Amino acid sequence: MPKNTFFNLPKDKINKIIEVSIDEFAEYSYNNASINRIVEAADIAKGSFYQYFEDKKDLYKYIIEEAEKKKLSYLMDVVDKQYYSNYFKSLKELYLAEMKFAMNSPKLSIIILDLEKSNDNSLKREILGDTYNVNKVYEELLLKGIDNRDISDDIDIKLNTFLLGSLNISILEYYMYEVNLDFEQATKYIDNIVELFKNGIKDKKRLVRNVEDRFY
Amino acid sequence: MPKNTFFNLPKDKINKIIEVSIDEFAEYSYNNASINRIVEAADIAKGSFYQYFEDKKDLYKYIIEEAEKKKLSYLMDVVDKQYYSNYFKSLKELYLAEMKFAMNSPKLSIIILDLEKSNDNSLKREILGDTYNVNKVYEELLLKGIDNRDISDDIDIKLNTFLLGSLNISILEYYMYEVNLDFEQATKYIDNIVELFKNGIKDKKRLVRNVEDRFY
Amino acid sequence: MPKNTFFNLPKDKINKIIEVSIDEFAEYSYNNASINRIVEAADIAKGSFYQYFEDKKDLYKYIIEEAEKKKLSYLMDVVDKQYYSNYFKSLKELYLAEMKFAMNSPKLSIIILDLEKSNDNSLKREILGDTYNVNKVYEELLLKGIDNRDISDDIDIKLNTFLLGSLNISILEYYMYEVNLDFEQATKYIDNIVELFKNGIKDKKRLVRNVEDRFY
Amino acid sequence: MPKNTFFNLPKDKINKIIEVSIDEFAEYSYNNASINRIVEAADIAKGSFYQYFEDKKDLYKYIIEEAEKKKLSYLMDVVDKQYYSNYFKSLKELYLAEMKFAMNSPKLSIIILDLEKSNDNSLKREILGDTYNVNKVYEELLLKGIDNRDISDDIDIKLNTFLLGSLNISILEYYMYEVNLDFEQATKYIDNIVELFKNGIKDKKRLVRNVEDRFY
DNA sequence: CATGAATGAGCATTCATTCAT
DNA sequence: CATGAATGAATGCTCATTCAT
Repeated sequence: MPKNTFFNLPKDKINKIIEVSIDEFAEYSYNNASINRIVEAADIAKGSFYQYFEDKKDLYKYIIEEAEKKKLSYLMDVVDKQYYSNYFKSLKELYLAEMKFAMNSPKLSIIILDLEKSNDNSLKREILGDTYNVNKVYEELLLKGIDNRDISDDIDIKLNTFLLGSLNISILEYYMYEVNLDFEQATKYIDNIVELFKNGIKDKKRLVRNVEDRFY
Repeated sequence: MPKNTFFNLPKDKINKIIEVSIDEFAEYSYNNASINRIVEAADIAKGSFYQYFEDKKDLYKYIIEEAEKKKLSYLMDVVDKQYYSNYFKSLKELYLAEMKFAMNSPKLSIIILDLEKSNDNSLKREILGDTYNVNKVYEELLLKGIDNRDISDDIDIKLNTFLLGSLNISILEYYMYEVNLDFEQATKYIDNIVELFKNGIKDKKRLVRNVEDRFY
Repeated sequence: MPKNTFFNLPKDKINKIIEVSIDEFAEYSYNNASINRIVEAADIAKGSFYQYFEDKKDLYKYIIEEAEKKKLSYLMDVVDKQYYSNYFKSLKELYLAEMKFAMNSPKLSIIILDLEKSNDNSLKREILGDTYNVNKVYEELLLKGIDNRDISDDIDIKLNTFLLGSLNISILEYYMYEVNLDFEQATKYIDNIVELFKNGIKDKKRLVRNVEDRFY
Repeated sequence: MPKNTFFNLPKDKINKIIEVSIDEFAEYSYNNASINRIVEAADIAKGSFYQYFEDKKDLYKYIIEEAEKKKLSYLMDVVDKQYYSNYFKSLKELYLAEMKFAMNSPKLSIIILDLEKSNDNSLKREILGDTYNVNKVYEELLLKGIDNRDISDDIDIKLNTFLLGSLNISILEYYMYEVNLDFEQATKYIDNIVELFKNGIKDKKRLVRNVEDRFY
């Protein structure tokens, strides 16, 4: 947690520091982010930084937490406001919420993605251990889906939660880096993915053609 | 490309340099890999390094290319040797081939994954732009599957290629970091994923319960 | 000297500052003691510190002086209360008094030892120049011992005073760092040392063996 | 150990670095010595320093080892060349040898003293653990003295070894800091101390005056 | 073609002290 | 008189790259 000295700063200064830090962590990852660049861009003395924050990790943790809070608020809007009727409908809405978050706060989204993709597991555990894990939301939804018999009960829950999370990340990355989707395209996009999850991509119109196919 | 001086070296030396570099890039990522450590471990002079390679990136590129070649050889074994009978069967075999690669060359696998997950897009473009992209294999298979009517022809090809690649990465990561699968478990694992791709996870045993569900 | 603002503080605060400073100077030496840590532990504002004390050295001086006063009080107890009968008896009692001080106020003892062992002579002169020197006690005793003909009058007074002080320090260090003496053992210890001072370690039982020995 | 890069340097450069380092460690202690100052004074690049030495401690260790070697050579001259006839004679010569060392290499002498007086026991163990301990020489001599019946056999060996070492340090310090002795004075000085060790300072001319004195 | 010394900017972090409020 | 933000030089150490021999 940042020290009180940080929170006691004038709002302008607080915001500038946060903004600059977000820029830095979004452009570089945790390891390669530079306190030197941050203090220079934020126009504060090097010593001041360490009066606001314990160390680099302290700042990073704070940024991650704020980002996760914001992201979670997008998801909770969906979870809270909605009457659950069907797993796939909810899933679609969650994905859309995430995409909205990524559209509105692309840098925060990148920072979170960065950490999630990181190989530094001790860092991940230290940072993400604290925050309420977003993955929980997906797991809970999956369980509800099974309860409701929307989803086949012979699936591997752990595996599917992992896949949902992975796809989630993939979707966001696809969105953020590879194409410049507008919201409409993104929606279509998500429809496709949820449809994949629901029914697969097997051509159901055609008949089984040969014996071998029965096994696949 | 490494300079000729590199390729003219005795094979022992070449191999040692490659081996040491693989170790370094697998343990640290591109940014944090240290030429200092590499030359020390490879027991070559600092100056020699820069007579073999243009710079750090040159070496990295070379390692990545060799890794991709090796990985591709695993995939091409499947593609070439096999009589195509069914998309999902082939997909499963590709995934298995990748997993074999990861089992036999875990460090190369990690290095490739690392780059694929990287946010440094200019780096990615520079490095991966050159190599024959592994993703092509998946795209070609997908097209064959549609031709063969194994797969519904109304899917978004680009999107699904991307998803296949993403899941591919996820699977490998799950395999490499999160659990200690043996080959048998891995196979079951892949079965699950391909089944997901094929039929989705919707509970097909139950009847439609309410009107709304018809839309999802 | 601390400023008046310091002495006007409520006693609780004064004591806390002193206590915290003693902890700091005992754990780190003067150079490595940190005002940052002190103000944090003492729960006072950084600025306040500099309203109580001129600077770091001012605080240090104060702590040293208080420590020396306390140590001196242990010695003066011996000197005052006691009827002088014999040099070696008094010496032993002084050493014991010092050890009592070290037992009761180990941190103060360490701080004093630290300064005495320091190489920063300008610091030593600046700090110890002011205080009434504990060594004086030993010197006065030595003179009394010569007057009383307990001690041979052909010894070098300055040298022996210095040696007494050095041994004094050594004893305390041996006591504080190297072994965990209880008081009884410490007493035996001191007996040995005083005996050394009194009669030396020459084997008096044996006869002179050869001519050369006469000269040593 | 310094790296080969260091020993391969031209002698001039090696000597300058050593000289500068000795100056630094003699003026400041290990903790407060500054690599920045050293590289500046030695006129080498910061990066070069770390190509010569592993780190600050590596340099320090090297300096200490060289200093101990030199000091030991003074002592071994005495031990080797001399026919042992009497403990106190040998002791005197050892003290004189140390003083010669201190006169010829005052800075090295200070550096060694500094470490010996340090409270950082883990540092001491790490650094001094390697070198042949000079104290051994004193202990061996003491044992020889007892064997030879020069010294009373009822003394506490461990304690006396410690005292000999302490006095040794004290003498050197006295010599180095407090007065400017010439060699002649120093010799007299040592005579006094050895005499103290031999016979103590009790006035042997006078008769026991009272009962109490019998016990002291 | 091999060598390895030289370089200086860069890193995160700590420090004692000042000063406006 | 209390406060605590501001300061910038200092710390030990690592880095990729250059270049003279």
